[in-house]
Amino acid sequence: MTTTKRGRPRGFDRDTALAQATSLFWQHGFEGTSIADLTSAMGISPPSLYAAFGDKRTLFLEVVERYGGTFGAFMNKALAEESDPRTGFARMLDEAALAYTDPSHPAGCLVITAATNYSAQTADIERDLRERRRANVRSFETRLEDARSRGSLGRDTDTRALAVYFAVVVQGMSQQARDGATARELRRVAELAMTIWPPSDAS
Amino acid sequence: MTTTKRGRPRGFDRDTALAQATSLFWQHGFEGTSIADLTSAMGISPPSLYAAFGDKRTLFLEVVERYGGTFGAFMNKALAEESDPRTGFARMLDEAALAYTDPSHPAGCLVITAATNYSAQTADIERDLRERRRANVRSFETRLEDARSRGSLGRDTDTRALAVYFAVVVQGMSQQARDGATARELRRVAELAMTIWPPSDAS
DNA sequence: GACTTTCTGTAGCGCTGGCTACAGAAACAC
DNA sequence: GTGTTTCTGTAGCCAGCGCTACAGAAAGTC
Repeated sequence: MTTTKRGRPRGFDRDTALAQATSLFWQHGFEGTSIADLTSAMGISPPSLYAAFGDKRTLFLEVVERYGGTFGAFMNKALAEESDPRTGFARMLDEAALAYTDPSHPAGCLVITAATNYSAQTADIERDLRERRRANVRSFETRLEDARSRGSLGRDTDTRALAVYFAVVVQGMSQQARDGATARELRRVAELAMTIWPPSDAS
Repeated sequence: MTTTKRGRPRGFDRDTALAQATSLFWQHGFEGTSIADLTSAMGISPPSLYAAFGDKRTLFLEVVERYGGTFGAFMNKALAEESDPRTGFARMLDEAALAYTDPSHPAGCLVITAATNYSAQTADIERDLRERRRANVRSFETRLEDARSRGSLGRDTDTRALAVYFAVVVQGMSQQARDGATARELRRVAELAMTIWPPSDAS
């Protein structure tokens, strides 16, 4: 009882079209990318885009969601997979240095850069991305608090300040990558940034 | 022989209009700010704006120039005024924490945020700001090399990596300030960030 | 006063933005 | 085949963009 899909089939691959949209939004941001830019890159016409993805906002949100599951997944992965928190944060920064300068896609992080210049009409898009960044800082803090409770960080460690510090380093690395910093430079920065790690509470 | 100015005098103050333009571009970026936004905030009509400032690009460049001489001047000032380089960079980061969260103007740094989302038409604006940021990194590096040659930094110090690190911290602090980080949090981050300072070459 | 110069708002230019009405094309069901 | 469903491109809507032609207003010059 397999119900075959009716009607004329789609003439393009939805996933590759989504990937092309990701690339454009990543490079130029939400407002800097027009529907004409998108349809041109996808090789389709506006009605096909709207039928497949809804409007520009919905498409963008789907792009962000996809990004979080692929390119942006390395952060939480590094923190979750490493049992030692110091090793986890070190790995996260080092992988960020590589990811943000990977020549196979635009530089930096989409969530950080795609909606920094927002007009009144796109304030909601900006708010969405900012909320994602704030959630990231909170997940840093949670990981650090967990480390403190397990004794691998001193009992009086300012986990909030540490979490904001790591967010600062990650976001700054994204910016520097967009400004042309090399993978080599950013890996050195990642290494340097880790030397602030406080000594464990040995008392 | 004082030649008085002929014609109808300007009905608004050019400097305060420039300040209002600065505020808008600072908040929403170059593309996120329209001529209508500007004329509305200034309380004038388009022809007055164009007569006084040229086109939108020229106005923006004048805003950036003014910004560099006022809000953005604290960085080079801190590095130049402090004879000890460590004290200079520490002061720069601490003052950045305060400046970027000052409630009397938009959060973060205009040069860092005003043109991150650029379309093809505004690529030259983006290039201008990026060049300013790169010049900043170079001035960090120059200051660090100077410190090394004077012996206050070890002879094998990687001044390039240090310079990029400080740029990362400054740009990351700007982003975090825009995301809602407080002055208190960022000052702790500034303090934390300085603990990477390498020991001086005592050999 | 008449004349010149400069600033002023109204109104609107050309263009591009996001988005869609419409009719044709290509698949399935029967 | 006919009918139904879904995707397709053309062509164009309307709103907003940066920018300006124009005529009137307000100052100095003589």
